Amino acid sequence: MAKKITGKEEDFSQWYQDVIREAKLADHSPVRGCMVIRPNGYALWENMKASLDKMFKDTGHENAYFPLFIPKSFLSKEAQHVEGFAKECAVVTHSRLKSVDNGVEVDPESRLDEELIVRPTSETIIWDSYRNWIQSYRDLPILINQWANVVRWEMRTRLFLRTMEFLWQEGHTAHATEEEAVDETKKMLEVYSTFAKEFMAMPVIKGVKTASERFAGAVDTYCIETLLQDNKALQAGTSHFLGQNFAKAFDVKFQSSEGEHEYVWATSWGVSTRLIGGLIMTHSDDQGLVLPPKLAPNQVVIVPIWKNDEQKSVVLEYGDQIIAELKDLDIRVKLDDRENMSPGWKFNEHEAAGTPLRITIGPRDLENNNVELARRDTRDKNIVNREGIAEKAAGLLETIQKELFQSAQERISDNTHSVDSYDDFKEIIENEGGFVYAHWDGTSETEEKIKDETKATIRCIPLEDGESGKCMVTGKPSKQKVLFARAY
RNA sequence: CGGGGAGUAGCGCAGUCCGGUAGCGCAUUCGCUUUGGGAGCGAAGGGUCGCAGGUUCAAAUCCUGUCUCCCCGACCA
Repeated sequence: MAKKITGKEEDFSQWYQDVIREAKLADHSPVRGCMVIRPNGYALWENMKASLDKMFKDTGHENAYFPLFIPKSFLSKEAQHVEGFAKECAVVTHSRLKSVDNGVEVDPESRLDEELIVRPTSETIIWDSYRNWIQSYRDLPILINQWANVVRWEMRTRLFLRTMEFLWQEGHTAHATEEEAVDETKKMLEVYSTFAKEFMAMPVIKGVKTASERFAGAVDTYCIETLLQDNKALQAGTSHFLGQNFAKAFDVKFQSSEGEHEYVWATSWGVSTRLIGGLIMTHSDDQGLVLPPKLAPNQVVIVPIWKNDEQKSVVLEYGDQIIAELKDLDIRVKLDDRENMSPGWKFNEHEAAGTPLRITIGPRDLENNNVELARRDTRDKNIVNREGIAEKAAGLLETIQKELFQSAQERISDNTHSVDSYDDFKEIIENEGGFVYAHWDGTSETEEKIKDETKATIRCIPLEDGESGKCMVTGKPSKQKVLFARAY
């Protein structure tokens, strides 16, 4: 496996792919830019889904499902929206194939009257439905989430971080008032931030995007940004306040309690399998994947060791007892009793897969009523008494979850800078990378100039208030420092 | 879409310059010995050399076209 510590970008990229391959998370697919998500990767996604889904339900949302195909005319109803997505759409033009000498070809006679777009996001098809669902203020709010796949024809892809097809959830809500929609936007940003920190152990910075980075069709785009181990930033989730843009484009009005006809206010918000890429790049090391216990498909793996059949049966029985105790505390545990595979092999394999905790049991441990406990994150190993093993494991899992966040937080703090001069800014971006706070005059021109000259973009305008000052480039007044970084 | 690299067994690769029987390591199957950090020995199976043309007595190798992947750019809710 490639080492990440060399710091060269090629090596980092190689390391990232090696982690994914050895943890058996995903493979490249035969289709350009797409990926095959393997069971290990999908189990991780399912855990993330389950946790997020609960948070959505707890905040009053329901799941629904809308079509994969969007009529071309729908996409063009909102001007900014179509402009933003037009360059990256998969388009369905025909409905069938026909046999020819060397296989099949597209039947030219099956050309569709109106092309269908494979959804890059579902605002348009959903707002077309909402028009029919909403008449009165009594129909509002509509708080819906959809788990789905979307397709964006990206020029350059990277497993999990940017793929042509990806899995995600997209929330689409409709409200009677602007205030309520803005509150919803901020509430869901908070949900994402909480999920990132508490479940993924991934520190994030909340902020709002500048006009140039805003979602196509949004009034405001809020986001969470994190910093990965190669010191590049990653947009981990977004929550958009859409104003009345989509309501006007799709003519969605409601009658208020005063009897007035008004356009509906909207939000949309989403996170995707990109989060898995962020998770990998936040915690993993040269041994492979490191998973936070709250999301790990297996939180504990038990590796039994035996020399003969007699030992095997007692060791496995010992293992079964421990499993029962762990399961009583709702710990996700697996006994790896595969034959003809050495314990050493299993140790390495489970480390590459990121299982947070390993319990090793062999004849030696049975004799002394012990087990060996090994942490994935620190790779510490300890012999502990078997009594109360489930409580010890549960305690360690909590510790691991907490310490993963702390060490990620420390790494990000160490790589976050604050500068006042453009020279310092360029120096840090070029040589160190990481997050850089700096004053900016609020204009797209300056933002563009900085991007051209340094490849750094404004990741967000942080929600926390900062002190005013002068733009590092133009010297014009700035309300607060904004967050810059080179990003994925 | 531009520049660079690559595509040969399930995975990782050598062979290509200089055309001449399709190779190596890991994995797989069988046998025996093993099992506390990626086990050892012996045997066996597995390939339209990305695809399509061309040159040649003969092509993984040379030529042309094409597809895909990786890296660097450009692009990127």
